Amino acid sequence: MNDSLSRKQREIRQREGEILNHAEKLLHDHGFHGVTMERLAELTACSRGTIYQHFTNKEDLCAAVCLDNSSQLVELFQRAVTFDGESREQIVAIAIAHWLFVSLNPTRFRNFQSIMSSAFREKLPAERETQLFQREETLFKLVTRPVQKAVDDGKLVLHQFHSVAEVVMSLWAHSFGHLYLLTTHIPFQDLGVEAPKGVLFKSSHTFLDGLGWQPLAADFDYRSTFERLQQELFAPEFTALHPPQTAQR
Amino acid sequence: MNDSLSRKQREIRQREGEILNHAEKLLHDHGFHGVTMERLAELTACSRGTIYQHFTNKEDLCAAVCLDNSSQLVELFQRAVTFDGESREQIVAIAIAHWLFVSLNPTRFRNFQSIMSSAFREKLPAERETQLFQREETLFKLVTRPVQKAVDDGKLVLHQFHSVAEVVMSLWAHSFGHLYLLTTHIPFQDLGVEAPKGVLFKSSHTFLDGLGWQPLAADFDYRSTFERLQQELFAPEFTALHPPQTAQR
DNA sequence: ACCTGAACACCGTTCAAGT
DNA sequence: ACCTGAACACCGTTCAAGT
Repeated sequence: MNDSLSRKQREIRQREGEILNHAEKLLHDHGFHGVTMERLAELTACSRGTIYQHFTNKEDLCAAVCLDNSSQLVELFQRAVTFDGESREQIVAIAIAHWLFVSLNPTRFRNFQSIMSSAFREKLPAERETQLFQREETLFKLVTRPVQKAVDDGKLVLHQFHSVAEVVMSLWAHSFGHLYLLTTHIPFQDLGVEAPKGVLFKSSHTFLDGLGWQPLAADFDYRSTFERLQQELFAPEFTALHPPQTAQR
Repeated sequence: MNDSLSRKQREIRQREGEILNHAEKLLHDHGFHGVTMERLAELTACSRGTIYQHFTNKEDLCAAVCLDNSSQLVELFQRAVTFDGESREQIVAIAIAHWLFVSLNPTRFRNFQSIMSSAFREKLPAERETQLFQREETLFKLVTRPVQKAVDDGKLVLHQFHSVAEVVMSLWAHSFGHLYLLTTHIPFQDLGVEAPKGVLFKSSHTFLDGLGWQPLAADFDYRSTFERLQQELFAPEFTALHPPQTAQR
């Protein structure tokens, strides 16, 4: 009896997972507009009504998908802060983690912005809203760590900024702005920017130098930091991004 | 005969303006979802079919509205570059112009992002796409001016950056990132940022210091630059943002 | 207790019929 | 030559009927 009940519950859980998987695929391939209850019901082999037993509406469903997707970003950030080196190198690692995530998942990054619009968030149930906030908080706290470490170690002195949180917000805004513009279809090449992708890193170090975060770009070999990240910490992701030529002889 | 023809044409032009005005109001008050052909036809006192003689689809119409809205931003940027002072002060003026625009029109700013999504832009006719690009280019070129001036005057030396365009892209990304995060509903206060609005300016000067753009923040009274902008160049906008108390005695 | 899918409401777009 | 609005296609959401 109890067994049968929990079996039922397991079935329901599993179906929720299937709905999410199929919805993720639809959202990724065809965008929000392409996520149709009819298609989804067909793919999941259930009725449209059943989907509403798992999610209060289409927005809730898509937010759940985006939340799932963002766990990869959390994992990348977690890995970044384990980097064995200067606090400033760890911040660079986070910036590269962010950049890698967006480069590997440009569509997912854009979809995440859709659910951040107020039209979207207004329709979300309170519970999902809370989950989104917690995800933002998790990411924010992960970036906080190297900044706090730098302040504790005297590598970073807060002159104009009042708190560590303000610095984190600035770093976030800076990276996000670049990644947003890059995933936009604005033709920066036509505007005279030869290598738009490369600007983020130069820009990051410019900002970190402006903060006076030691060691400054001129006093340290951050190029080798990048290479270590590429070959060690984020090797799988870099490989996925630039698959090596096969069968070279 | 000719008169009657041109009268008809004038009527058509005027109707296009009315459609745009009503669409702007609907878009602003209720978002993309709230712009309904039925409501719009009713407000404009024409049929739904007629709207399609002016705009190829709903996306085209909304893009036209956003394009209209963005001309205020162009005007603010134009005013900013007339600021009589250091090139770095002009850049600060542009940043404040951008901030003013978003503060005065948060909803319009968000709507503009909707039309930047690829799902949206795919549906735009080539002609509108071109107009959008030209608008982006206009803004980009306006920011270029003070940067070029600084390079010519020796106030800014491009070390890591290869071109003026790269600097402009960085500045844009930086401001945009901050303004985006501010118009999001992320509760930065809860994350420990006491005054989220104030971070953009500190962050801007940090970046400009990192660039080595003379005069550095420590060597110049940029607070009085801000006050001059507030009381002179952008007085009307600042007043609109913070209406003075009426009838104080 | 859970699932189904017909039914409803709503909306973007088209086009035959009208002027 | 221009305008109209009925008609169509499509989709999110609900709920009475079924198991």
